[in-house]
Amino acid sequence: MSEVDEWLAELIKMNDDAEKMTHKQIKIVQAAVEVFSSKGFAGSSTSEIAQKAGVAEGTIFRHYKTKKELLLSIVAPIMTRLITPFALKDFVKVLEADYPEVEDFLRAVIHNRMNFAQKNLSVIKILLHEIPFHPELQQQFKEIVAKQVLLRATKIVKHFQVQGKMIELPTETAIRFIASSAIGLILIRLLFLPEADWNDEQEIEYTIDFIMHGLAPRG
Amino acid sequence: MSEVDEWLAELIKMNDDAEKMTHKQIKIVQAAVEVFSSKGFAGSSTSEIAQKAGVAEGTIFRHYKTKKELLLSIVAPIMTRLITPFALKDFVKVLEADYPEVEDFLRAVIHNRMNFAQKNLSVIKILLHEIPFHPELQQQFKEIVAKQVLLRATKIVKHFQVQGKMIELPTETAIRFIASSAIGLILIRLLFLPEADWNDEQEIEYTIDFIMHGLAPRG
Amino acid sequence: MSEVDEWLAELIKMNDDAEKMTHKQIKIVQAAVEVFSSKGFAGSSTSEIAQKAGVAEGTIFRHYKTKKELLLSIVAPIMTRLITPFALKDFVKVLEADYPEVEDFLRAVIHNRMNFAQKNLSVIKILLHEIPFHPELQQQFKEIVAKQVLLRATKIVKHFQVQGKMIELPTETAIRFIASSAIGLILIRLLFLPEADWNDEQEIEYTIDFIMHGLAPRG
Amino acid sequence: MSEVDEWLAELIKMNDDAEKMTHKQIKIVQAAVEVFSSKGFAGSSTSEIAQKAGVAEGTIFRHYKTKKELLLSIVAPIMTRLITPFALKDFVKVLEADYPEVEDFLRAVIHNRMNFAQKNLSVIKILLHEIPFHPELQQQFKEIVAKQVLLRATKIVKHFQVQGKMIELPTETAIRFIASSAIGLILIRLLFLPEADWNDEQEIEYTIDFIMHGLAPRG
DNA sequence: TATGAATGAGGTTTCATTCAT
DNA sequence: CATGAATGAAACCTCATTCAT
Repeated sequence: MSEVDEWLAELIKMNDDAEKMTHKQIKIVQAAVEVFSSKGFAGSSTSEIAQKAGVAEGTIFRHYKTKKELLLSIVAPIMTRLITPFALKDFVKVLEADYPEVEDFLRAVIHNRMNFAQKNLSVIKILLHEIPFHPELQQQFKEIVAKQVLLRATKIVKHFQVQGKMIELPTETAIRFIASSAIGLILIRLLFLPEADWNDEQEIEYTIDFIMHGLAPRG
Repeated sequence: MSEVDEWLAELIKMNDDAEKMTHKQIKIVQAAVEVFSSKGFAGSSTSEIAQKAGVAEGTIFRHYKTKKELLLSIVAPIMTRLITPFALKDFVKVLEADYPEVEDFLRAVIHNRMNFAQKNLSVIKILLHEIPFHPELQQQFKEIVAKQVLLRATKIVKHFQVQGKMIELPTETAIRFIASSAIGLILIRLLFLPEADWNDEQEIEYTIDFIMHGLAPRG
Repeated sequence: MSEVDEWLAELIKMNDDAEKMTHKQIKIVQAAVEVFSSKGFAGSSTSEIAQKAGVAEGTIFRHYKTKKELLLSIVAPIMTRLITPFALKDFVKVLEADYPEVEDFLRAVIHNRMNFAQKNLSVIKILLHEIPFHPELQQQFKEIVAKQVLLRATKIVKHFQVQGKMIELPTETAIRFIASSAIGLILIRLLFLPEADWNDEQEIEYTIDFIMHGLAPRG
Repeated sequence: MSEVDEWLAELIKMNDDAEKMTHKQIKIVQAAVEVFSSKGFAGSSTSEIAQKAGVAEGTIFRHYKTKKELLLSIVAPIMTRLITPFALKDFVKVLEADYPEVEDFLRAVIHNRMNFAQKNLSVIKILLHEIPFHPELQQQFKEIVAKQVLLRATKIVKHFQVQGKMIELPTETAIRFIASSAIGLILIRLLFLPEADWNDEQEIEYTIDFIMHGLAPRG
């Protein structure tokens, strides 16, 4: 598969700081992602995961107290990285006029997130499905979105509005338009029609153009 | 709950044509929707459904051979109605110039679908969650979208493009923009932030305006 | 099927004396025999019987208090007729020298029982399978065999032994030989190899000949 | 019980080659045979088996995927041993004139099979009852009987016929007589009248004598 | 650390039987 | 007499989790 297990490398690195992940543990996590993402968490059995990982069922529970802990150990870390860092550096750049134009900023963000989604597709699928059923995840999600994303996005939108480069809409509405268009592109591209042959660059440019005109100051 | 069980009335009417649904059967379907939509299909137990329906567990299986058949009996009918009829009458009206302007058409569609989604929220939730795990549903979904939606939407988009009222984008791309914006609105409004106090009319107008300018012929 | 439902005619006649069997009741009994004989009593469900009989499930229980009563109502009557009457008239004939030779008697009995078995095959199958699990049936079986069959058979065997036409073996042993040979023929013919093309007359003669020489007074 | 669990020893030995049977697994098989043979397969419940085995019900399904697999694991192996080996060594001996007389051969076979049946009584009961309901078993049975038994028996019968020691009957018919007489003895002795006090040696001799005279060349 | 047999609670499904219509 | 919806006990089976090795 072309999907690079970026999330796995990340996971290993993180745990590495604490205690090394054993070879078997890595196999378990890989198998779990495979099974969870194709059958859903509730529809998966630890025995199938164990089998696919080439590991005894007991071994799973040596590393994770419960099946749910296994899920969270996979899904929680990705959440931060899914939403947050879309602008760790970029964010600053915008305000510091490294991105003088809205579209340069959009281009950077969309490229970055599309890339990220591609590399973490199966874990993201799991996340999307499980969020509604796990209050912990919802909680975490809301906090991150609120504190990290909305806060920053608001600043950026207002920044451009003040410069007269964006229409004077309620900020949340403007963010909604940008997000729908960008996320819409990514979901259709990666989830719904991954088979179609896409000209990614082209579609991204169209999307940016659509957003730009949609949000251009009326005149 | 403020959600009106439109889907239930519809279900009863449909089955009525064949054989009357018993009172208990209706209770079962209601309970199933409640439980499925809050715990997911795989996470729900027939015993909980039975209990909530005030029915013996065996009764469920008199009416539905399997738990999955119960799911499909609920979810399959809504799918057609979710996607298809967004333009049964409207569609004709557009081409017959009852909607002389794009925005009139958009307004009608968005209102209609928002309304529909509101009245069928829990069943739609179930549908969204289960589609990835049930090939039958995927199949049905794809067929309906391809044959009913894309076909019609394409005609409409081209219709407006020919009239010079819409930018010359690839049709799929144009449809993607409209769909993302409209569906984005509906999902955020009903699923993600149902608590917030919304001025629906206002947001719909913003959204139409956004789409209109995003797709306006470039001058 | 070539199997004539002799047992059914008999059943109807018997019940007729008491209360008429309704049309539906007859269908139930027919269906029950079909299902019981192909899946065994415990492996059959009243719902399958009802369906095959074209009758509501409740109807079965209107006529038979329990599933087991349905079984017994079918199987008990046949038992008497399976074992007993092999010599009601013939028996007398033997002793009254209507059958001057052993072999004439054997020929009559084997023909008669083979015929009977053929006409009641499926009910006999049921009987054979269920006897071990139903003490009532065992009881009935033992009584009939002891009182009707052994008693008479003993008399006949001794009759021929006294005449010097049969070897002086313990009577039970002699009866065992006759029974094994005759029953062996019938079972193989009807149960194990019903497909093979048999020359029944020929095989019966062989069998009689085998018994006759096996039991001939040693000289 | 006086019945020695020869079949169990055999089962354990067989499975041992692959993977050791656990203590609990042995208890399960023992309990299953007990329950199956007294209530029939369909009439037995896994919960009763578990209870009698002193094991959790789930444990049964760790070792056998289904109740039926448990049945087959018990019954299939005995079938081969029930029918086949009645003449593995004896067969050769006959043709090599170690058994110069028919009766010596018969004596050996009957003794051997009676012994075998006695040691495997309950499993044989199960086998007899379940064969009609399980096509796999029928299939296996027919193959073994056809390839192993009939083939050899035919050779032996012809061998003696050529020597002028046996009447010129169709081979199948001759085999049928021998089989009915021998199997008749064994079934009555062990299944129908196990309580009676038998002089086994005596009855076997009678039986051999009966067969010998029944099949003696007519003269 | 890793195993996999064992558990028992709970899941889905079947089924004989009852009862209102 | 006949129906078939409803029942609830019990059937078969699954599964997360524990624990002795």
